[in-house]
Amino acid sequence: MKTSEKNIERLLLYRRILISLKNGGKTNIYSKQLASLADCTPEQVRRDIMSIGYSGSPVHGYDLKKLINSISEFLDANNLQKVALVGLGHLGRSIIDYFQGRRPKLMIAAVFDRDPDKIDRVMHGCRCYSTEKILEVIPKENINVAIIAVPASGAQGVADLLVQAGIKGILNYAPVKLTLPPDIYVENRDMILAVEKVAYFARKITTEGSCT
Amino acid sequence: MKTSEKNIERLLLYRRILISLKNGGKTNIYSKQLASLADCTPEQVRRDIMSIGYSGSPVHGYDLKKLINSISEFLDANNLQKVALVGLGHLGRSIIDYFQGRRPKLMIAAVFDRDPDKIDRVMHGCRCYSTEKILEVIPKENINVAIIAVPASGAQGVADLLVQAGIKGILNYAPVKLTLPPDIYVENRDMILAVEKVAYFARKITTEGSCT
DNA sequence: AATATATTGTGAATATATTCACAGTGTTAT
DNA sequence: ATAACACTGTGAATATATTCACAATATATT
Ligand SMILES: NC(=O)c1ccc[n+]([C@@H]2O[C@H](COP(=O)([O-])OP(=O)(O)OC[C@H]3O[C@@H](n4cnc5c(N)ncnc54)[C@H](O)[C@@H]3O)[C@@H](O)[C@H]2O)c1
Ligand SMILES: NC(=O)c1ccc[n+]([C@@H]2O[C@H](COP(=O)([O-])OP(=O)(O)OC[C@H]3O[C@@H](n4cnc5c(N)ncnc54)[C@H](O)[C@@H]3O)[C@@H](O)[C@H]2O)c1
Repeated sequence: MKTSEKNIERLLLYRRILISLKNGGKTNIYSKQLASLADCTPEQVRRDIMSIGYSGSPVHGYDLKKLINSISEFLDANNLQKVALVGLGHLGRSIIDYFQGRRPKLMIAAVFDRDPDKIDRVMHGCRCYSTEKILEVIPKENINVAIIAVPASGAQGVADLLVQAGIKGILNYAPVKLTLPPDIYVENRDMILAVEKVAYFARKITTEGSCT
Repeated sequence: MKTSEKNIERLLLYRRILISLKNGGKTNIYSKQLASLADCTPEQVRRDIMSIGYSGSPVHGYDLKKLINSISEFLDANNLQKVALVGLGHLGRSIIDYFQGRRPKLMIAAVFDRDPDKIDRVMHGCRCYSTEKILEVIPKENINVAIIAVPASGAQGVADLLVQAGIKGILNYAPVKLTLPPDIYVENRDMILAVEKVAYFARKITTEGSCT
């Protein structure tokens, strides 16, 4: 089966839910239960799990530990995958605080900012470099993913540099549409658009009734 | 036509692109150009625009000003729509900084935190209340949208309170799946899942070639 | 005035995603 | 043993989203 973007998103969510259930002492789960926790249908859960080649038992459902392992095998890199963060403002700091150490196979390995006050500071074990070092550090550290957390005005320039340095995936928090080569994967996390979207649906619910 | 979540997302993006083009002095645009800026197809652009009841001319394409107005009429509230923010940490502060004043019809009207040091402080014209005031302030101010920017451990409790206070749409930045009544619209912006997703596709590109 | 051109708007075709429906399976209760 | 049960895995049906393909339109050109 071809795994689409949505499949991947759901698998990532399942894994998070499953890990937390496992930590709570649970050992197995049924598609129906997982579906209810992940806000989707049992059929979707079963198909998604099928798509990664794992299968459960009609009697015990899915073994939590094995399923988590299968999902991880499918989604994660074999070795540690390194991530760069650009922009060490409020958002950047929050990202480091909450991301670092949470996922065993992912690590923020370098931080960049252009503010001289921030350069050479060390946070959560990673040093902040000048953005001028992007072309040097990223290939050296073998980083292929980057998070952009600089103001909108600087984002395109930063993105161009990152691509030039060999980055293949970008998580962009700046509220601009980046223009990049088609072989770069970009995920936009535009806060303003997100609030607008929620506001739209909240309004529909308020004035009309139910919704998505 | 029925407007789906994706239609709304694209319309919001078009509007942002169109506003910035208009500020640059442009007066009209063709579906092809907008599609290329929004990373979609011209047919999608035309259908989306059709769906809100606007139409362009086969010769001049779409009039920027009129199109922006039509989209806004479709997407925005008639009056100011008020938003609450819960959690005034790094992320919360960044959200206020970058959101407030950006959209004419949306405004963060109240901020809540449980840290006594933050309560009663005023930022960008909005006062920080104790979370205990949620049930009082939200109905009084007629707020129907909320942004959650507290740590994962507190998010579900905060969400329950918000729903009780009458909130209909939640933008959740905490990395937990919230369990809420089905008539509440929830948009999750989980940073960890987002990085994992980008890392997955970046890896696919790196090892295989092209991608989504 | 006729022709060529570029674009919109949209029905129809296609592709993708989701849901339905049920056979196959091991377990438990009788 | 056998029947009843609750679940998985999955082909088929359905629903949704996207793309194709082209008539209709207004202008520019000759
Ligand atoms: N999508 C979201 O969820 C979300 C939430 C909050 C903020 N944001 C966005 O994230 C961005 C950063 O927000 P913030 O609150 O951290 O801002 P901030 O002003 O606190 O920090 C920005 C940082 O980027 C650095 N910087 C600026 N230009 C740079 C450049 N060209 N190269 C390298 N570094 C540069 C600055 O020195 C500063 O350290 C903004 O665009 C904001 O809109 C997004
Ligand atoms: N999705 C994203 O893009 C993204 C990015 C960064 C951080 N985050 C998440 O956002 C959350 C906040 O991050 P941060 O860096 O601002 O954290 P922070 O520790 O700087 O701030 C958290 C704030 O919430 C307040 N708080 C804690 N519990 C509360 C409660 N029960 N009720 C009300 N207020 C409470 C604290 O007093 C503090 O002011 C975390 O869950 C983090 O994982 C998400």
